[in-house]
Amino acid sequence: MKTEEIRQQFVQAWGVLGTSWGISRSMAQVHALLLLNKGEMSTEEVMEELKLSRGNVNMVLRDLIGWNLIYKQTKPGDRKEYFIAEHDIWQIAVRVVTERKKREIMPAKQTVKMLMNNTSDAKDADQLHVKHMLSELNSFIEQMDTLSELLLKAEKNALLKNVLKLMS
Amino acid sequence: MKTEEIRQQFVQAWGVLGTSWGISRSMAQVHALLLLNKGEMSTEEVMEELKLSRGNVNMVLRDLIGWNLIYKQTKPGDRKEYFIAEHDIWQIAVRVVTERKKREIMPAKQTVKMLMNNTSDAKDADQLHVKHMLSELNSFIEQMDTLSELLLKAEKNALLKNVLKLMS
DNA sequence: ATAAACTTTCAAAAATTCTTGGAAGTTTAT
DNA sequence: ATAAACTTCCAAGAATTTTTGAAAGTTTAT
Repeated sequence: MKTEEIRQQFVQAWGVLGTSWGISRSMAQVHALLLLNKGEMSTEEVMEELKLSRGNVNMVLRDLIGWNLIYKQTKPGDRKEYFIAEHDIWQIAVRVVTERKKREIMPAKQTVKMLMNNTSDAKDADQLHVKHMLSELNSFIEQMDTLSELLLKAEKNALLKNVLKLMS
Repeated sequence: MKTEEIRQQFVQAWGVLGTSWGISRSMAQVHALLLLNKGEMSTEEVMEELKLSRGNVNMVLRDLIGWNLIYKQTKPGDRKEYFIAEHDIWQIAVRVVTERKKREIMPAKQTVKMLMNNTSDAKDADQLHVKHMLSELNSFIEQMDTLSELLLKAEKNALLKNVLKLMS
């Protein structure tokens, strides 16, 4: 199989996976392309390789920078900006988790907490059930939050070791 | 705050969260509604409560059954079908993880494995880098797979206990 | 066999999300 | 100050996903 084919299939697969995780297809594709590229690429090169418009690539690159998944680079004597991916998969995971937590988990957590406060005076069976579900949900979110903190703080190898220990 | 308001806000919040996790808004809303309902509901009641069409609600209820998040129930002497949610948050999480793993992780895993096989004869620097990234990704997926197995097998309390122990 | 009660299907419409490309904005060099 | 080289913005268009609702399909009772 040629490198080019591999690259295409990988970009494609990453794109599919991305869309089911709330990441736009082109963001995932650009990310995949940069991941498989050891060095840096310019906006133009990305446009060319994936046949996307300048505006789109620009937007997507900014997003990826916002997620800390790629870095800007400059070359001396060249005014153009170049981009290079974070290649450490563990770091990638940490950043994705951090970002999603910030964007989705925290707001949900807040909403649940707020609703709980407004249910403290529950009386009838229905209200009690709602209260119960909110409290269950809240403690579940806390647990997941704790777990994600653990993941974020754990060293790459320490985590694996601990997981394996737990499974014994 | 009235129960009705709480319900609405919760349904709304759950809907938003759902869409960013690849679950359709109405699926998430119907799920939220059933979660807050201690008892069972008919298609009609769901339609009424959320102002959704019969077809949509029917489809969504079947999906939720497919995810094992709700159960069908029948009442003696009544031909209609009723639906009741799984109310144990831990079980809900287990089922969501199981389902997403089946639908998304496994195919990705397979693709990466396949691409790895086709890169075994890498020669130049580019090819070697692609090979390296695929292998890193593969081992990361394995680790996450292991972790998800752990989550799925762990008892509710045992998990929390272990997590806390790890964090000390 | 027929009707009534309920469920499922599916093609069209609506809503949402993503992409484009030209125009406006910046920065740097001269 | 001007031009050249890039980057960013954004409104319109394209693509995708979700929802609708009427029609077809099932099941049960009589």
